[in-house]
Amino acid sequence: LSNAQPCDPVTFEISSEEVNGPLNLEETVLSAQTSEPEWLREGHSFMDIEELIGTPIKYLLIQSGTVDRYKVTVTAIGSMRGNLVEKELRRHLDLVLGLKDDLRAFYDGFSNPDEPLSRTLKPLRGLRLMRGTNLYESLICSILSQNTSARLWNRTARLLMRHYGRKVTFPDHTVYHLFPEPQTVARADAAELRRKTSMGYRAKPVIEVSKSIMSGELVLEEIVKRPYREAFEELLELPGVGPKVADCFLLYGAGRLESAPVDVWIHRIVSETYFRSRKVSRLEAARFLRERFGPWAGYAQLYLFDYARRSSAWVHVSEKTA
DNA sequence: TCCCAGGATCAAG
DNA sequence: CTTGATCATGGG
Repeated sequence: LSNAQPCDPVTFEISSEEVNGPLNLEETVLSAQTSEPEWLREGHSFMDIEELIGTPIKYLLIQSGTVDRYKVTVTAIGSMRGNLVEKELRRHLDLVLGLKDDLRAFYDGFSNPDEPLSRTLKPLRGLRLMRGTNLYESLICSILSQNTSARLWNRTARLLMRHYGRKVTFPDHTVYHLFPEPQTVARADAAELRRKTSMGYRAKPVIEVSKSIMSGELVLEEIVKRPYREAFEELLELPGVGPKVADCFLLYGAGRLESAPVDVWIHRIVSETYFRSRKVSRLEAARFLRERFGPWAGYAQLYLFDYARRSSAWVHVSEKTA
């Protein structure tokens, strides 16, 4: 029918009519709230690599229009038939960008002015919660994120990929590294792993978790099938996994929207905003978010966190709503 | 030099 | 069931 080769770039569009509500791609990607390494910028687009049915695909996204009427142009390259790439990539993007999430229901549910969260809804309209697609990768990255900055754990994750992940070369001759397999990390030398990735004391739990996955003792796919509380408790048994990392994995890695990771920022925001600056424990803050926002706890956390960090206006807001 | 960053862990109180 | 010290590492 055509002379198109499997290696030729494939381009298609996702329009707002196919998505469940508004989308702000830039805000979503730059929120950096993920359990997998943040997407890279390439020109005005965002770029990521993903293995789709076993084949590495490199894709670029750019949004045009408004957060309500828009189209997202997707360009993909990799060794896969064009129509198959499109089909797989659409499915993939639906998941990782949360395009099925009913944002309008979320907004309607918490737009009451008495609800402090309501103030974040308009400025962050279209912000969606990104999901990972690889449970192992999500767990390792969540462990890496403990007691460090988002920027640093992303750097560490990229180094882990570069030194331990499979190297892939795309038809456009660009070279990237995938996230490593559990076997590779399990066999790594701890000292060398630390030296090459700067992951510090996190190397030990990273290797231990990788080993128990390799041995079959730990099956993440089974854990995420359980009810929230059960899955949470089981994750706490893993080395390097505490309440925050467990929630991070469940929310961003497994897409469990009822979980709400409480880091230093959310801890601060929840205490100031919902407890009149009374210092509450982290567990108390997490429980509060789950009880108040129910199935939208993860989204509430996302909006509070992003608004506070990126607008740097939260002090003002919390004073007005205190 | 000290403090902090998407905390976890262990020993004490 | 809470609190405090310790754990690597790089940035401010």
